[in-house]
Amino acid sequence: MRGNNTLWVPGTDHAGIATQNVVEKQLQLEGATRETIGRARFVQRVWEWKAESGSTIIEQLKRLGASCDWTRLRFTMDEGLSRAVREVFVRLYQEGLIYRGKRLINWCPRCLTALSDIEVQHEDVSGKLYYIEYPLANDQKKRLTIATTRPETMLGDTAVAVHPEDPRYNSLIGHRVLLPLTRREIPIVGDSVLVDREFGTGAVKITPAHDFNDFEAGLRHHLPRVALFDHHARMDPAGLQEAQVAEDVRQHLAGQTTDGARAMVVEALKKAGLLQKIEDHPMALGKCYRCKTVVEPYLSPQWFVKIQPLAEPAIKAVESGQIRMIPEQWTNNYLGWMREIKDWCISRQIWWGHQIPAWYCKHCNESAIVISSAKTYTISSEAKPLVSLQAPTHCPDCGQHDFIRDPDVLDTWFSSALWPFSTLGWPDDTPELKKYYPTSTLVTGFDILFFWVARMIMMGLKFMGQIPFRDVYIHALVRDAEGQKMSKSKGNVIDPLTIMDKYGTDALRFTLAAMASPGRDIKLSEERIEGYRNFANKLWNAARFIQMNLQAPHEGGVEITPRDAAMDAERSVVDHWILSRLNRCIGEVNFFLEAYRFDEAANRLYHFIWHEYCDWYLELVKPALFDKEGSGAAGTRTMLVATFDTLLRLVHPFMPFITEEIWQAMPHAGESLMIATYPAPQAALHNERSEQEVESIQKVVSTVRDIRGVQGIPPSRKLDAVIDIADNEITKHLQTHRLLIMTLAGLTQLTIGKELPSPPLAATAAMVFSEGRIGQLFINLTGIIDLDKETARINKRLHELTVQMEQTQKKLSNPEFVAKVPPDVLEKTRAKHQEFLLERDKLDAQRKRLQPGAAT
RNA sequence: GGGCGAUUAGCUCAGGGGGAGAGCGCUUGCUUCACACGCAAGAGGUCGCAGGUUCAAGACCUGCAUCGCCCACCA
Repeated sequence: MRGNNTLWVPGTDHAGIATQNVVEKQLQLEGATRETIGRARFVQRVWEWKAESGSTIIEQLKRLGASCDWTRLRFTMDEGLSRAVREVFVRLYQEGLIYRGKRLINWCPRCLTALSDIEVQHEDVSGKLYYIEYPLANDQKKRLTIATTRPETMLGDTAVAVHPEDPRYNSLIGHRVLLPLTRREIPIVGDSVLVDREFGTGAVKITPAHDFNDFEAGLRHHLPRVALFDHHARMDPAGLQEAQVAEDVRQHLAGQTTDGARAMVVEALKKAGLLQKIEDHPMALGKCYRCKTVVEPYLSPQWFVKIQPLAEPAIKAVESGQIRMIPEQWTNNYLGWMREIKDWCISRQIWWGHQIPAWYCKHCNESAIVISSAKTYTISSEAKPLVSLQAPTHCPDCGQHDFIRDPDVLDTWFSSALWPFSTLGWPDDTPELKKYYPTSTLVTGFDILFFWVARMIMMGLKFMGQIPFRDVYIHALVRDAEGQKMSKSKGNVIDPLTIMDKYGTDALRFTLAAMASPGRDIKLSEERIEGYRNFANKLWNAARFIQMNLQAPHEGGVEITPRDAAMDAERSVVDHWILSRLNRCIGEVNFFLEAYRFDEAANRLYHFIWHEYCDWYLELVKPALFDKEGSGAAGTRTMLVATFDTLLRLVHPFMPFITEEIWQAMPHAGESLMIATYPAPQAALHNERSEQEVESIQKVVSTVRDIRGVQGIPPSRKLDAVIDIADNEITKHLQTHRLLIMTLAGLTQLTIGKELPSPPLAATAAMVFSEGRIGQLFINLTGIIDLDKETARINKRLHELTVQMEQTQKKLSNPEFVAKVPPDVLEKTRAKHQEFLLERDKLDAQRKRLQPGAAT
């Protein structure tokens, strides 16, 4: 599990994500700032983690070719991945696709870092909407009322916007208003993008330094940006001065938090008679995912990737079908997001990650570098960076040697984006790169479709010149049994380790596969897992049964080959039947796996193994197996081992542990099931005739069991039966397998023939064999029969038949149906109707015989 | 506000034009020699509502209701 609820498939992770997640998770950096986290604590947590998981972060990183310098609280991966990251950064910078600029970003004033979209969690709150009156500059009695949820930012307004087609206001465009509490006049502009005429008063303040939309609007109208808050989100005296805030207000505001400032501004506006009203206004507030502090849009120098030139080829790759999203519905999400993509802020002010390969000459940038303490410094947007793979030796401008490195690190998704090729040795032209790029399938969760998948596509196309993968399989999200999103704060996370302890890893894995219907989330319920635990047990017991019936520990072959004449003669009907059925199952499972329908594949396997292989095959095989004198035992044992071996291979991807365990204990060829060939269907194994033949056996056995069940006859009570059927072929089948049927159905006597028994025996049933052939079964229940129960059973079936016949009759008597329906459907409907008729007649006749006095 | 999905048996869910399905749960009967984490039989559903297309709709179309998710935003 990763994040809140995404199932993380092992093997798709990479160093960048592992680093961030492991470190963040283990350190529980709840609100900790760079300054407060000590090395001791860090190292301690690393070792705690080792105790839990058996390997350390260091070991993991070393495996990935990294080296760590713990003393600096910042690790760099000098080989491998880090080299690729620097290479990409430098190339993009040289092409002008990476730039450093002062722009508005989401900022956590507690962690003191830029946050990506995924790191901002929105929370519904009950906010207020404040209506503030701005006096017109040329006539202060006239006022323009705006509505805002953040009155404290009004001091940084640099314009007011109205809709250019709004007759209420558009004559005011070009006029100016006095910004209350300040000595500034600001213009009224017309902006159809920003302004929603229906909202509030239809007039809106523009604060480019504290709101994303306003920032954009500010660019459109060339407005100045007045920043009021510092990086702690406190009122900055310099900002207040720049905003020309009235002296008395300014003194109180300096150093205030946003909340404190809000109260003061509202109070001051009230006093000035400029606060019209306050309304309740539910809204969503962005919070830092780590420390839950309210996120502040903050104007600061950051690094950005100019994304448009990278996005266009990535859009085409998906539009043209070069890259396929599965399920397809995600394609639109991807395209929609990509078409409206915004420049990507890649700098972070945290202390782990890949440090940005940029340096500043201290001499040339003296005024731009602000040293605030021994360890922290900020570099303003005016500074001129030197971007290169290695630290520069001298400044190209002044020739001096004193540099300071950009303290920022890269967004973890920056290195993640390079994963498809950086892990294979890029920028070197390695054999691995040649062999594994592009790869076939990426398995991932939709919540990182944009953060990761889209960026891998962009970077792959940019630096490798071709797509990184062909298929993107987007798996389901796991929810709890109530359908709630799993979340650490809610405490409803189902810990996979607990589940695995209780039910087994295979059971959990199989459950997830079986429930992974495309486009739907998974509500994980323990009952379902328990069901598949039972399935694992079933598999185990089937193996036990086979093993204990082998004569030598390694008896039996494992290869199923298409029949040749010699083999054909040796194989029994049951052999041919199970091979045919198994082959069918293999075909279906393969088909569904190729279509990414893991749920269907898992369900087919479950049903086949439990309800055909175990319920029927293992039972059908017993008479031959236990008949030590008979000739069929050895062949049957061979078939058991061969078919079960194939089944284990089929199930192995769904239940790797138990299948490997069983496989090793059975006669087998090869080292491990993991590397054994996966079964493929073989057309020659298909055997329609034997499938029909065994179906006849099953039909008779089921019918006897049916009567037993309804009459409540225990299995220990043996019965006599007579089958009446006017079909030579089926009669022949049944004759051949007479003993088998008797065993399975618990009969002492079975007569097969066309002759009705005389006197008629009490319990009967009609049996419909394949292709509409019908027979009748009589069971001697003298002294056992409950006439009422038997009549009720027949009546129930008669009722079902009547309902079904009404339906077919209605269709067949509809001229339009007969005229328009496809011939095969018409034929099928007619045949079905005939079947119903026959069965009804047989049952009807029998019901009459059951009437008191009818039987002799 | 835009988009997506869901609504089918008591529960969890498959099924996407031609006789309503699975697992779990429930009822009944089984100390059947692989398995009671089992075997056999069974009960249980006008497939959210209303229209439409069709010879035929649980399935396709339109609208509505309820629930959920994603994106944007709520000045």
